[in-house]
Amino acid sequence: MTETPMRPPTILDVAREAGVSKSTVSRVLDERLPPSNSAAAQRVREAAVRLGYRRDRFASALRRQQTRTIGVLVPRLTDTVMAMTFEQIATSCARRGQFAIVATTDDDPSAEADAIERLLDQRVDGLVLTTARLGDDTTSGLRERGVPVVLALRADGVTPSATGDDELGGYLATRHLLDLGHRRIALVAGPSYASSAVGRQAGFRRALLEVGIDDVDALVHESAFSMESGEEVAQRLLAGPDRPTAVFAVNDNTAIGVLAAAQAHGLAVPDDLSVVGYNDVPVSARLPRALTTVRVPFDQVAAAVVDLLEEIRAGAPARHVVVAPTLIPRGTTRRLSR
Amino acid sequence: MTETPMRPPTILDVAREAGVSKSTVSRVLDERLPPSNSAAAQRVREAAVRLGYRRDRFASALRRQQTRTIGVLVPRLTDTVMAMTFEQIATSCARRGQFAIVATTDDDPSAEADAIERLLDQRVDGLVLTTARLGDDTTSGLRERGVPVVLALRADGVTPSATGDDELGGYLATRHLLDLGHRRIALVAGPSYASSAVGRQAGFRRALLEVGIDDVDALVHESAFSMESGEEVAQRLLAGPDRPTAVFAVNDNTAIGVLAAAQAHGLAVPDDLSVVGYNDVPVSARLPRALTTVRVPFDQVAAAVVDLLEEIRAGAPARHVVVAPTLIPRGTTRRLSR
DNA sequence: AACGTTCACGGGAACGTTCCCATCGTGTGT
DNA sequence: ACACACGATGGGAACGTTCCCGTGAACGTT
Repeated sequence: MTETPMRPPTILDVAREAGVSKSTVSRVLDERLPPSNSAAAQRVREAAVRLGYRRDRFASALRRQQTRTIGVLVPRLTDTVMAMTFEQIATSCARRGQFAIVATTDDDPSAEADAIERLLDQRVDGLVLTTARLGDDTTSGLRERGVPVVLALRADGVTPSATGDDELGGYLATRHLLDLGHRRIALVAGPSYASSAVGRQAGFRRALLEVGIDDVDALVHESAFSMESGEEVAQRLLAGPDRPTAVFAVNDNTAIGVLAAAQAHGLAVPDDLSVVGYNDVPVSARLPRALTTVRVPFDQVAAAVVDLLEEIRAGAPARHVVVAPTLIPRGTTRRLSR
Repeated sequence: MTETPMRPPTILDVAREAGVSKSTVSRVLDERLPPSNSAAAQRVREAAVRLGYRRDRFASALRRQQTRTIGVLVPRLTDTVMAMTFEQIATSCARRGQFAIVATTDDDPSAEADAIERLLDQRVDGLVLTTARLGDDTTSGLRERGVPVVLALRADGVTPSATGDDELGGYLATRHLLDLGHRRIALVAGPSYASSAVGRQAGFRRALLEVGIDDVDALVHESAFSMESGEEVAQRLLAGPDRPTAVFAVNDNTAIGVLAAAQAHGLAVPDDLSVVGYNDVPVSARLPRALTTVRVPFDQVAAAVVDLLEEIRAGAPARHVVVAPTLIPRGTTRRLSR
């Protein structure tokens, strides 16, 4: 009946219960030390579970000067790619006894600066950025402040990073369309500040060059990463002369925008137009016409990111992890009928 | 050149700089006290900004026994509704000087228990659950442990909660279809353990009763919340005799599944079948045929949730906040042609 | 002028953990 | 049997903050 708030047990309670000193408890329960099997250690472990002891991570962080928490910066979580990436990072962290927290930037530089400060206020052990822009100095500023930083999904060539092989993915997507007989293939290219978009474009160009198409510039159309942008670019694209028979979009979002534009132009997909996306977000498989796309193993990216952060905190040199994507052929691509 | 790690300034540095004691600095910088304008307070504030002082929230939490952090539990962040809700909660928290952390359950009870423990390990001041199931005892267990809990998007009638008015939303959606002349309207109802689904069904039934349709049971088809489930249910629904001319789906995901099934049956939307979803997730407006749906003001839900948590921590009685949704008519509904 | 009240301030203990260091017991080699 | 090393253990300081409490100054009241 009495609402006893009853404080959670501390290390001292465990020490008393096990008949040892708090120092011994601390040592036995220190996950970084090799586990001891002495009689005292056994008793400590038993006492800890018996009392339901959990270490107070605030006291621990205060003393250790590390929080076992990493901060993840994403433009927005409503972007499924970002949600998947963060979920996987959180899972990787959990496996290693760490914790991941997230903040959003909404693609706004000042909101990004705010978000970074909020994460640093949480005294994170390191930062994962998915928002890196080529030619941006955010990461160098953080490095100067001594904050361990790793990039995910995008790279800048300097900061340690874990990315998909965008060049390969772009190549695979384009090759797929070429193999189906397409030759007039447009690229909805994404923004030039993102290394991912740049990489996919490089793969696109390599594939076209392989079949002897070298006048590629006219096929490349810069865009943002959003559905809106994909639709808008495709509107122009499909209206022009020499309408392409296939489109490779920088990601599934823009691909969905392209599909909307095709619909608006009365073009049937894939009969009149083939479309390939990128990332294989869950909705892509469930569209009225399932989207052909490129799958990126986000779990591997996430695992690498957490590893890298630990590495550089240990003083290791920058390393760039690149994981291979796979083409997932589905309903929006078809052999060119002539 | 020398990589000076240089510890961040502490309250003692500020005290020295301002020529006062650490106690005074602590008091001046305590955001809960009425701000003082004494000369000493001025000097402290200046010194704090001059040194770039930021309070160490771990030391602070250790002493105060509260972290100004709340934990949010969601099934998955790749569900855009959950991503939106969490983003809004995080924003509300930031406005109040708090911080929101998230963990996912993947709809698995044991993963849910894990996730709750992980959040509690972070010593959160309270928990927001979006995963409440009718007849589940997770919340009562937490209450007994003295953990402040608030429900978001779903209610259980007991725990404080902030939800959309699902009954009203269900009514609006159904009313819209009725006004367009539809009478054979199927409901892809969602799962019976979720109060949101139950509420929307209640609104559905009220609207139908208003026009004298009282044999409603045959129109109601239980489902999950996923696209897969929507497609599967609609497959059966559209194959049967007395095919409905309209479908109200419990959320946008299932509505997208319904669209896929309609496509598979060769039914044109909205010419042969009208479809209404729920939540207005971003993709809905961008589908080849933009989805008619019901918009929920997630920002208000999020703000209420943070308020409620503060209230009940202050000992206030449980309160249930309900915010009104709006119908967004778009391209997937049309007057019934006869 | 003496008194009580209010207020700003500072000293120091406390929050729960980690870690340095000293101590002690055990085993090893000679 | 003795010196020595080594591993396990405990005492206590430290991490940076908050908060209790004591002190003294300023002010108003009689």
